[in-house]
Order: sequence, then structure tokens, then C-alpha cells
Amino acid sequence: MESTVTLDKVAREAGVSSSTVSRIINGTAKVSAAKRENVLRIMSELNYHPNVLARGLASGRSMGVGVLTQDISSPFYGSTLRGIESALQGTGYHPIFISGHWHVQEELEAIDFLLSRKVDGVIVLGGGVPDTRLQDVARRLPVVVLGRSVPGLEDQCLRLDNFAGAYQATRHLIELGHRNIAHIAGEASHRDAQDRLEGYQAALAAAKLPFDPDLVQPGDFHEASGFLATTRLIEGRTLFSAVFAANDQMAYGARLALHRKGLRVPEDVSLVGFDDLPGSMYTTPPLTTVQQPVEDMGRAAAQGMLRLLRGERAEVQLMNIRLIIRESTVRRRSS
Amino acid sequence: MESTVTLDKVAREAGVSSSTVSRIINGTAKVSAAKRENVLRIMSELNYHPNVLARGLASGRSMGVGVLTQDISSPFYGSTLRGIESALQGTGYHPIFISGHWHVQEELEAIDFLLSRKVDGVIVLGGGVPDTRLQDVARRLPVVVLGRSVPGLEDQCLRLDNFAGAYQATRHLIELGHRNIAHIAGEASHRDAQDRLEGYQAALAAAKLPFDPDLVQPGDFHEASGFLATTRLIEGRTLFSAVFAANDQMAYGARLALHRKGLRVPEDVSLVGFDDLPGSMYTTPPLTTVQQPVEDMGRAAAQGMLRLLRGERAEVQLMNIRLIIRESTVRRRSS
DNA sequence: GCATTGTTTGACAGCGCTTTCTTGAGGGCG
DNA sequence: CGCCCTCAAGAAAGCGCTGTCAAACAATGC
Repeated sequence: MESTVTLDKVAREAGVSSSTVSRIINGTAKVSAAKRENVLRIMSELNYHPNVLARGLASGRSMGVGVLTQDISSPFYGSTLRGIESALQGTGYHPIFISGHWHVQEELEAIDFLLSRKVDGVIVLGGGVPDTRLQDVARRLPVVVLGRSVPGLEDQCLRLDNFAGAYQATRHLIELGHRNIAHIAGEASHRDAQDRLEGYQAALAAAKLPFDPDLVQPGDFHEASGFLATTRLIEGRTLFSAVFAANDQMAYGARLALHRKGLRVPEDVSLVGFDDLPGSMYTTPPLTTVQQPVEDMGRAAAQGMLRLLRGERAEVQLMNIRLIIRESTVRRRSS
Repeated sequence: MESTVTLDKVAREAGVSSSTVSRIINGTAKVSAAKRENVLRIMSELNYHPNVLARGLASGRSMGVGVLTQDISSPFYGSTLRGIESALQGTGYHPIFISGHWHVQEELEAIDFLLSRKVDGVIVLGGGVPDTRLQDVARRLPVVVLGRSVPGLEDQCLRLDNFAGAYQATRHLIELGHRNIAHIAGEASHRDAQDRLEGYQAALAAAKLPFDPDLVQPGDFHEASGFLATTRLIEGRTLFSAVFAANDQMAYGARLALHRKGLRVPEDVSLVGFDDLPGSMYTTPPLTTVQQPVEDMGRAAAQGMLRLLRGERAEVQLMNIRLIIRESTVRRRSS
């Protein structure tokens, strides 16, 4: 439209110094009402928009919050990002998303990228960046970590109780009379996956049910692995009447595998997931699952970040996890 | 870790001028091999990372590509973003995502934000920003538009043939012997939704099947609306043996509504979606759907953008759409 | 050996903004 | 009535980098 309008142009037009205009924009100091009004009018007349780069360079603050995610297209992370986005809305800060694709090297580069972009803070969603690197970064600027706990940064880490969630899910199946409960585990290297496996085992132990390694199949948090794992389970020699998958996506895969083998959910096999993805309410049957308040977590992380940016403490609180009982689980047939 | 390392610091350390360092970084001019090597060594020793803000301010190019999306958490947009991200990978350019949330006002603000952020180009994913605004923006910097066609920018618009996709989907159902085919339409204000509806009608007409307005139910592209629409269909007085939903998410909702009413898919009702979301392969049964190469589209858009940034023409080509026949559609029972 | 061309390198002026330091004009008080 | 203090407003120095311009130097030809 118009060749870029700069602050200087506005100042000249208004017959004041550029400092004054800057002060008006930032509210840095008192400016006489008359001048303020005049300048504001001219600003909107000229359709002035501050150059964020210049501002960042001069002030050292870019008003950007870096968000290191793993996969922008995953339903799980997508919702978290949405939460972050919405919490930052209207605060002047803006998220800058970048994906690590579950690849430590990429994640490290992503962090460098964010730093070179001079973000004012970094929110890290899980991933495999070494604790030491995060500690380094945290020394330079506010950091909030979601889904893992970094030594020394505990009060800036937002974790939820994966163990408890898995425990509840498993106990729910036990209470429905299931005795042979299979588990599709997540990526073994993920802390979350380990915790969920342990929760599952603990619930079995609490009910004095034997733990059968044959009933635990590895997965990688994606649908296909759930499908494969379940196929292996069905073809294995150990019978089971329920499956607890370490996340919803694998539960979807499991659902299909069962369907393929002619097993009905929940009549023949009960199924529980973990995450409560938006789609889980609409599977057939709707999936019983452990709800992670994904979007809320994003929001909470962003709010913690805002607090850190104001120089306060992050004060991220533990997020509640709860079992959402829908229609994929049912009392075991007394067969 | 260390107080910021600047280019000047590197230059001083290496005993050369800052210009030389800049030249080495950007490859702007020839530098003697000895100096280059020495500087590079020092750069990595000091762990130097150029300040993107300063660079952008000085050069006028920020190496950022603004991406205006509608909803970062939607599976549809998520995949597109992933495609953009992957195409930009390694080019030096980086995407900056911002959501408009289907809200024209927000979209306009988002564009202003991107401009003030001095992005070098903008990729717009659908949405309701007035054509005139996009034309304005396109006058200032490269613009690629996905999913709509803007007059005057046709060769920078990446559209796919929604009409043909819907036509194929409907014809597929007709070929399977279905005569009463319902359609769950998308948001009426979306061009895509209109095209799909028209494709549906055209296929009916081509087969000399009557068009029954009662069999078309409005939706909004979300699961819940598919559920509601299908419930209305079932409770309506018009019988149907197949449903074509304007997108997969609504098909999921439809699937559940059918399940609730005791109707089996595909035995009682055949179901077709549109989009081929990642999850559609894992619904029960796997969903027959029209594949939009969502991720490829993102990639293509980004590549077009890169071409524009090099001063070439965008040359975005028409994307192929094709029907993926899975298990949710079957020949109509001869009842 | 000197003029001429070509090539590498450094100095320096910004890019658009913030921020410190100064200036100058009132205002209050003895 | 003069002095000091307060406070709005301007001048100017950067923020870290790029890119132009000119200087320095080397290489080439006669």
C-alpha cells in the first residue's frame, strides 16, 4: 500500500521528536495530553505499525515467546499450542512455534534458532533436549517445561501425574471384572510412557493380579503401532479381555485391529486410551480414556511464562488428570 | 551461558573487520581462504549466533514467512503447516504461524502482525480476509493463497478441485447402487463447502437421480455438527442408504450417530468423507474419503513462496484429488 | 619498472526504534 | 523576587548487522 511508515515520519508529521512518539507508544513517560492525542491521530491516519525488529533490537525484548514442540500436526500438541496461543492473546507477547520432530539434534537447533530470534522466553513441550541444555537456557531467560521435570527447574515444570492416570485406568478395568488386561506401551524412551506402564503395573499389583509380560506390547504412540501391537496380542497365546493403550492414537489402532479380527468393543474387549483427544469422543464406540487437559496445560504453561516475564515466580500448579468413562469399557462377561 | 556474542566481538577476536565476518556469513563476497577459516573457527569457538533481529533490520529481509492459518489445532491445518514447515526446512526461511480462528477481524490483525514482524512473504490458508486486502498485501510482498482464488493473484493461488472430488465421491456411491444419498454440507460461507455441495448435486444429476433437499443437512465442518446432522437425517422421513459428508470430521460425527441409532457402517449405511485425515485410516471401519494431499499442499505452497522470493513466478500447479476407497462404503443391499 | 586492471579488505553510514542524558520552562518556597 | 526543584520534551547514542564506497594490495601487460 504505502511505503513503510516509520516512527520518525510520524514524529515529523506531528511536529514532535521521535522520543516523544516512542514514549506515547510504550507509555514509558508522561506526555502532555494534547501531544499524545495529536500523535495518536496521526499514527492511525498514517496507518503506522511499529517495526518489531527495530524495536526488539533497540530494547532487547522481542515480545516473542518461543515454543518448542515436537510435531505441530499431532492432535496432542496441536491442542497444547492452541492453549498457549490463547493465553498469550492480548498480552503483547506472541508465540513462535518450532518443531523438533522427536529428534534431539533438531530440537537443539530449534532452541538455537529461538535464541537467535531473541525470544523473551521459551516453552518446551517434552522432547529429548538434555537437561543441562535446558538449565543453560533457563539461566539466560525464562523457561517453562511441559511434560517433564528438569532438575533445578522443578517449579517451572508442568507435569501431570501419568502414573496416577494409568493407575486409575487400569483399576477401572479391574473393577469391571477384567483379569487379563493388556497394555500397549508408548515409546520406551519417553518418561511419560514409563510412568504409564508403572501405573498399570501398580494397579495390577494392588489388585493382586499377576503381571504378565506377554500382555505388554511396545508401541510408539502412533496409530499404526497400536494396530500392530494389538494384532500381536490377539495372535499370541495369552487371552485378554481388556486393553489399556498408553495413548489415544494407539487405542485407535487397537480398535481397528480388534475390528479386523472380529472382536467387538466393548462386548468382547474393553479398551481404554490416554489423552482424551478431541476425536476420542467420536470414535465408535466413544473411547474411555484418561483426560489430559491438553489445552489447559498449554494455557497454564503460557500463564506461568507470563509470570516469569513479569519477574514473578512461575507458580505452575499440578494439573488434574481424570478418567473419562465412555462406552469402550464394560463389565466383563461372566464367561 | 555467555553474554551475547556479537559479530563485532568475533571480528575483533579474529583481527578482521566486521564487514569481513558479515561477508563470510552471507557469502556476499570473496574472502581469502585463510581468513575465512580462521573466522569460522572463532565463530564456533565463541558459539556465535547472528542476531536475527539486527540482521533483519539492516538487510530488510527477516527470513520469515508468515503463515496465516485458521486453527492450529485442527488436524486439517496441522498437516498443511507441517508441509510448509518441511518445505522451508533448510532454506534459511522460517515459518511464523498465526491463527485467525475463523474470525475476519482476527485474521486482519494477524496480517498486520505479520507485516509489522517484517516477514518476507505471506502464505494464507483459506479464511475470510477480503480479496482487496490480500491484493494490497500482494503488492508489497510475495503472497501465496491456499484454498481460495483471489482475482488478480490466480497464479499464486493453490486450489484443488472440490467439485470434482465431491462428484467422484457421490458417483462412487451411485455406482454401488445407492439411490438415496444424503449429504452433510460444510459451513455455507466457505467456498469449499459450496463446491462440494455442487459436485454432489452434479453427480446426482448426471445419474438422473432426483435431488432431495431433505437429504442435505447443514454442518460446520466439526464432528458435533456431523453427529447432529445425521441424527436429523435418521429421524427425518426420508430414507437413505449412504451419506457423503463434506469433510472427515463430520463423517466421524455421522459415524457415531449411526452407531447410536443401531445402524451399521457399511452394512446399513455407506459413509464417505472428504480430506483423508490421518485418523481416517483407523476409524472403524476405515473411512472411504476424498484425499486432499494436505501435507503436499502445504509443501507446494511453500515451494511456490520460495520461488516468488527468488523473484520467479510461483507456478503452483493444481493439486490432484482422488477418492480413497476403504471399508465404509459397500454395494447397496438389494433389499 | 610503471601504469592499469582486478581483487580483497576496512571504514562508515544507516535500518527503525529505545533510552539515557540534557535542556528549558514552570512552580513552589523562603 | 530570586533560587532550586520538578517534569515534559528533545538530542543523540546506540542495539547488531548489512552494504556501499573507497583504499590497499596484488597481478598483469607493455
